[in-house]
Amino acid sequence: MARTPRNTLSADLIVRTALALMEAKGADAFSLRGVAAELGVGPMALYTYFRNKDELYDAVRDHLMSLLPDVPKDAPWPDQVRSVCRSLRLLMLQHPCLAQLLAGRPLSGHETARVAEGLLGVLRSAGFAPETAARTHTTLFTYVLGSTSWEIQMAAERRDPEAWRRLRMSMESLSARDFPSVVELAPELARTTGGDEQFDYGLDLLLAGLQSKTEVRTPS
Amino acid sequence: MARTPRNTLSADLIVRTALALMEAKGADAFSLRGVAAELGVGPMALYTYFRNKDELYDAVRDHLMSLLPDVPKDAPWPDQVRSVCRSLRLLMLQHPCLAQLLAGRPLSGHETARVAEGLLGVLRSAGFAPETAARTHTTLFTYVLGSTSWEIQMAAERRDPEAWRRLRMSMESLSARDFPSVVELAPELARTTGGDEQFDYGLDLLLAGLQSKTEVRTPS
DNA sequence: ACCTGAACACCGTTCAAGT
DNA sequence: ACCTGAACACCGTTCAAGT
Repeated sequence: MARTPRNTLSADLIVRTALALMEAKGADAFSLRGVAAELGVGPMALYTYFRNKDELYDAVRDHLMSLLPDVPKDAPWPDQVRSVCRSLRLLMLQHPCLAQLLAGRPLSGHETARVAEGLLGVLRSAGFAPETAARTHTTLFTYVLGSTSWEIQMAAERRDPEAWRRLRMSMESLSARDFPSVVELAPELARTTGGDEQFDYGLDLLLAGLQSKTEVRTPS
Repeated sequence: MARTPRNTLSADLIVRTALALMEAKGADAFSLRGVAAELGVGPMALYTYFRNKDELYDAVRDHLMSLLPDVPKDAPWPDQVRSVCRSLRLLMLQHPCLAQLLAGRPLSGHETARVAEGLLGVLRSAGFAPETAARTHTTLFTYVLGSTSWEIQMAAERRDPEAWRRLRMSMESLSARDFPSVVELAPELARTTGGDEQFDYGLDLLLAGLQSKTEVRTPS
């Protein structure tokens, strides 16, 4: 067996390989041993660059977050907020594993702070007080996280025929007596499991609430 | 070795044991073998009641959702909506594993449909059109899911001294040049990582947005 | 039907060792 | 420093078997 030459590995190469595996087989299927095998090295080779699996997770998340575009300048603040939220959602849809990476572990790493920086900057420029800006940022961020994670989960379910069949069966077995509204609105509900429209609906509710707040304080 | 007598197990007993283990050691640490060991049986004994680990997950989730209280009658609809959302959040806080159970796998099981039924019933009674009711329900549900999951995650981080130290270090190492708003608003941001106030702030934004929507259509 | 035990193909991680 | 190989203590699940 030819010994692997030195310095064939690097933190960046490992992160990119891990990301490729996660996108191919899902964040759950991903394993250190799988990444090592893909790179043609022993499992322990990775421990030179990452102390454990969680550190690799963090590095992958940080790498993905670096792909986020900057906040557009010279636009009304509600449009800027919409842009940041949509960018994050788009990135999560393009890299479904990001949802699990963000949900499973906390914010750490500089790239993750860029979302906060973008949103907070916009909100401060719009004249919101520090406390309001912070609360609004967290509200928006958790809304994007929750709604997009849900959308990704439902999309994954739809692709798995067995799981999809069980979900349909479960819905159809609900009695109209115990669940009148769910049964009556089943077609409408099915249309809300994802898509730009559903996302923008909730985002617009939040922005409308925010604007009604500002109008009270500074009546035109 | 005394052979385990028959019918010592039941689906309900297994679910309760699994739930106890998840709450004690976290949803990740939970394993089929661990549940079996706790019950004093071999790992294969569980397969009589559940086809695989995911089915047990679903059963635990459904069991937890059955603990949700009913929607209060005879209250203004915004209060009813608030009540449903707060009940779900409270249940998630009392049973942190529920966040992962809801995020990791889809809605299935009758008990899970109760949230939807409660919210949809309230919204329909308030006079919302079918499509609006469905979209609003999903928006509210995903907001509760996202914000409470985030809150739970941050609370777990705070309990782990090592992780908490790294998070503080990561925040403090942010340069005021690249992340001016994050650095400036750090104390305010820290206060938004959870708590009733933060949750109600976002919920009120959504409700305010919703009411501004209805006022346009039916001006008083 | 209900539970057992051995076995398979995996994990993350530690430890001691090579270069 | 960078990578290896063996080993430990786990997984979920299949299969054949007992009662």
